[in-house]
Amino acid sequence: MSEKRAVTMDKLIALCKGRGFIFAGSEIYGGLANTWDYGPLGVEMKNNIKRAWWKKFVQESPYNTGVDCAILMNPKTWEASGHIGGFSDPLMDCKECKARFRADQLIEDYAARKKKEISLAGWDNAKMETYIADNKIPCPTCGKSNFTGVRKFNLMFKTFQGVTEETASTVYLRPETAQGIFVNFKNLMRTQRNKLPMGVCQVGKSFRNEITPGNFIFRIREFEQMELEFFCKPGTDLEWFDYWKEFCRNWLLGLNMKPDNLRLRDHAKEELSHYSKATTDFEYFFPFGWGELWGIADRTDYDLKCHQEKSGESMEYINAETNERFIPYVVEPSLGADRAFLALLSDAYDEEALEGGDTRVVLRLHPYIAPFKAAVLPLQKNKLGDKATEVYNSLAKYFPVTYDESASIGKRYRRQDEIGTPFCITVDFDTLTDDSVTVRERDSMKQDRIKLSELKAYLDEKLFY
RNA sequence: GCGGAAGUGGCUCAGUGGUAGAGCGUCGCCUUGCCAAGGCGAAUGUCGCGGGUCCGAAUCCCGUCUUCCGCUCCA
Repeated sequence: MSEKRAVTMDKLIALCKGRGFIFAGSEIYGGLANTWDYGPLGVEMKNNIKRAWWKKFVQESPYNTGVDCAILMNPKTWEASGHIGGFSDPLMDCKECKARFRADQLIEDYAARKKKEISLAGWDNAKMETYIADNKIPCPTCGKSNFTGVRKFNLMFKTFQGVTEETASTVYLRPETAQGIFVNFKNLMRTQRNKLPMGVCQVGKSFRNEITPGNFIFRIREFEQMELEFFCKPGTDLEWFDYWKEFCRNWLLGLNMKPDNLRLRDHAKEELSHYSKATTDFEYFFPFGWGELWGIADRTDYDLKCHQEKSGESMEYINAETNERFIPYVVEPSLGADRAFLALLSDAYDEEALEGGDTRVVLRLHPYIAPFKAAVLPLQKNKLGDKATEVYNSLAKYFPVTYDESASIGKRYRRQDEIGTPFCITVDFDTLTDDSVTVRERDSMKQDRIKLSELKAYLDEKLFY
């Protein structure tokens, strides 16, 4: 990880824009900050990542099933989950030096320095403002004590349901996919025949009005999550916590992520979010530095309990054999699809020095997530185009394939290297007589002569995940 | 929101008062035929937007918009 990597954010963004992975949002109108559109290659790759996740977490898992819940939910959901109360930061700016702080943080730090016991639970803005003013809590940056009032910055996007913009019709775009699963807990238990442990997976968009977005698609306000809520018996939660930690790690390594670019970090008590008893972050070494990729949290029975209280519906699980009753604990590995995309793309980016001073840009993507699995290239356009089209058509039925007949063969190889296509299939004059093609492998640049009748099977084996 | 930088063809930029250029890329033809060869040709810009100064503005002035980089965010 300390070795110098060829990849930088600038290079990645340029590649993404230039080759059709990701475009800046609303570009013709001057853009809209921190919005990004996935292009033809990007959507393939992102879908592949989501599919790879679904395959391991749902399809191959004996415990897990999937759902796809609504983005708009009854606002009571967010009252119950604590997002309306707790998911906003009370911010204040220092009028002297313009630095910005969280009011609660200022007070807690101050209290800690003065060795005072203080609990901010239930404090409103006015109370915090008064406390800060009364105690002349200084600005950590400039030392003066001259702050603006507290402004609550709720991280949820608000919108209106129906045509009238009345308070009664206010709804929120979900800030996490998890709640869709919690509110369906009873439905899920019933239809999945009441067995614990049980995991429920969901892939979908979430929205957070982040104060400081940035770093390309690392922190965006509209993002896609891949979450698992794993329900288990209280007391077994830590075992499962470890189980999923290992499972997640293996998933990433299975997609060829370099182990050195990945590290685990346990949260200290103070930084735990309002719902969590324990959290471990998977951090990836992005081109801009270490950043969170995957958060695994022990949410305990917090969510189900809150929904039980708010809705009046029992969230208890009843073990039919033993008649035991309890509210399950939840272990939640939550992964950002866009972050996974960025991590895997960064990880795959490579520049290879060739003889003659040339460099070859190669995306060493795992074949499963590569946008195209193969490129069909006729060595000569006029006489081999038809045969190559045949080959293309025969493969396109099974997986995404691309076709390129312009410029020299070497140039076409490099185009494919740059977008991570694992295999190039060259149709040459011999193909017309021996029904074989040359298959060139991206990473090794090795070539195999393969019979057309065996081509699909040959590729399938290598594309397997 | 605050501070700083920048906006000229798809990309990187040149052009500092006389009416827009290069390289790369893209496309076509020829050539080549297994790792970015070469030749010929072509397309693409009301120079972010609005106003002002001037005979004349990409260039000077004012305004505005947008983007990028930094400031406790956690997928």
